[in-house]
Amino acid sequence: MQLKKYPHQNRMLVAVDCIIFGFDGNQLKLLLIKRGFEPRKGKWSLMGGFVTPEENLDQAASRILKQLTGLSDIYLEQLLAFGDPLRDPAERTISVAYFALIDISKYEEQINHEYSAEWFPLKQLPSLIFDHKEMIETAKEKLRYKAAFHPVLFELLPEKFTIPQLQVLYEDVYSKILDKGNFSRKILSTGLLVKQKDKERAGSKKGAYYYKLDKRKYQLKFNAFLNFIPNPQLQS
Amino acid sequence: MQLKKYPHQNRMLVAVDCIIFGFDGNQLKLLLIKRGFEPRKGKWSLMGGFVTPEENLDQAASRILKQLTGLSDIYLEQLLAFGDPLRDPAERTISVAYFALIDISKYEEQINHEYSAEWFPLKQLPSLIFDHKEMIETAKEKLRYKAAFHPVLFELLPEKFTIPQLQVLYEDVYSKILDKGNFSRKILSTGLLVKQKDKERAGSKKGAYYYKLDKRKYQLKFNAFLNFIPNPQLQS
DNA sequence: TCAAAAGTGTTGTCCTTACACCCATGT
DNA sequence: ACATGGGTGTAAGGACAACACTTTTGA
Repeated sequence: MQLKKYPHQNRMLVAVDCIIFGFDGNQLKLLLIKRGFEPRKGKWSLMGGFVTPEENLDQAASRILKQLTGLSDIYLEQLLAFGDPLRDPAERTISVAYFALIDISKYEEQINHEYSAEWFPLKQLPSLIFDHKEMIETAKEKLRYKAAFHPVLFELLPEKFTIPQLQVLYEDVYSKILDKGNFSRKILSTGLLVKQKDKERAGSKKGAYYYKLDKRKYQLKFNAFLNFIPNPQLQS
Repeated sequence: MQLKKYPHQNRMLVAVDCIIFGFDGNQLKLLLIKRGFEPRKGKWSLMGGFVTPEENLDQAASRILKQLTGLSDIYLEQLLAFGDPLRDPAERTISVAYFALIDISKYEEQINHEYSAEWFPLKQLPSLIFDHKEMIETAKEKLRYKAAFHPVLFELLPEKFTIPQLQVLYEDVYSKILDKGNFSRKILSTGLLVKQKDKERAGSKKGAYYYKLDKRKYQLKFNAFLNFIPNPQLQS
């Protein structure tokens, strides 16, 4: 037992919960698991776990993601700490929520699906334990906010993708039809994409060229303001 | 002692630290205090305290602000949770950082200055305990980010203010000279301000009209995108 | 040859910047 | 009267939304 230098203070559990977004080519989805322990065992839940004494919060989030999906090197960003005294009915627990963006096809490649996880369309989520619904709402807002100015959504796509595929993603995130001409010009004008020699053939007769991210420029411009969405009317 | 439902997990201290911004008419400042207890007693520190069993995180931040400044109804927003295992050398402590914007003149009105707090210009901060310097850097970035699109900076001004005063504030926040004509038009075009009958006389011979915030429109448009800064080049 | 989706061209509108200019007033 | 900062006018340039048009190719 560690020596307590602040003897009159209360100690609490600290957890991390991950809101994991994926995109299947048509719509945004969330990865949820059936909770493996009491309370609320068997109910749907975000992926989460307690922070251990040796790790910081980012490390806890990566570890949990790795344990439950098999994936590492995932886009992860701290969302918000949730600390209602009664959020976990069993015991006072602070949860630091993270949101993660993953390439859904990489996840499918993993054989490691022992954790009865399942993808749910964002618009058809099951009921969830604790305040996980609220966390998801906050994450959706933050994703919309961030993606309106920064090229985060590429994290959801495979290495090679077409501009029409990207457009479908943006249209789903913002529930808004975009003009294909203007969209394509805007995306290309960022200089972030490198055109490939080959085309994708399934989606149309003409076929659409594949593109890859220019990794260097992506790093460089990640925090610049790129204005992907015309007149964004976001919640917060 | 509460019954422990998750018997094998570690409990930690959870604190809240507040980054309190103020504006004295010329420059942005931060309110810091001399820490009142060990470890690091007597060193400069952000205002902080431990989260109690009954309160949530927002409530903890408000309570601490009230205790140490005497002020309530302050703009407060959660910034980020900091959780390095060694950030407090005495014992593992997660700290949830908040940033606060206050009208510095309201603070000066308070007689309640028993806590040896002091305003420091942002560019001349003393050395600080733990990871407080990092918290402040993160808060500065977030303030710049937020204020480029949302009218938060009004929280730093008194009820009545002039447009040139507001411009000095924006110029200090972004370390950037703005065109007075364009600035004034842009601010007025938001419809957020109500012109007063009287003028401020100290700053110039002509005098500048006072304005007040239209509270209703301010609430309404707080989350809209208003583009206060031309070509924002922000860090993140 | 036709349909369907990819991709390019074009135009008018609005926004913004830069900067010149006018205004009010204390000294 | 003149210097000083407040405030308005304006013209050039750029960005962008809307939408017409061309291209490619499978059926």
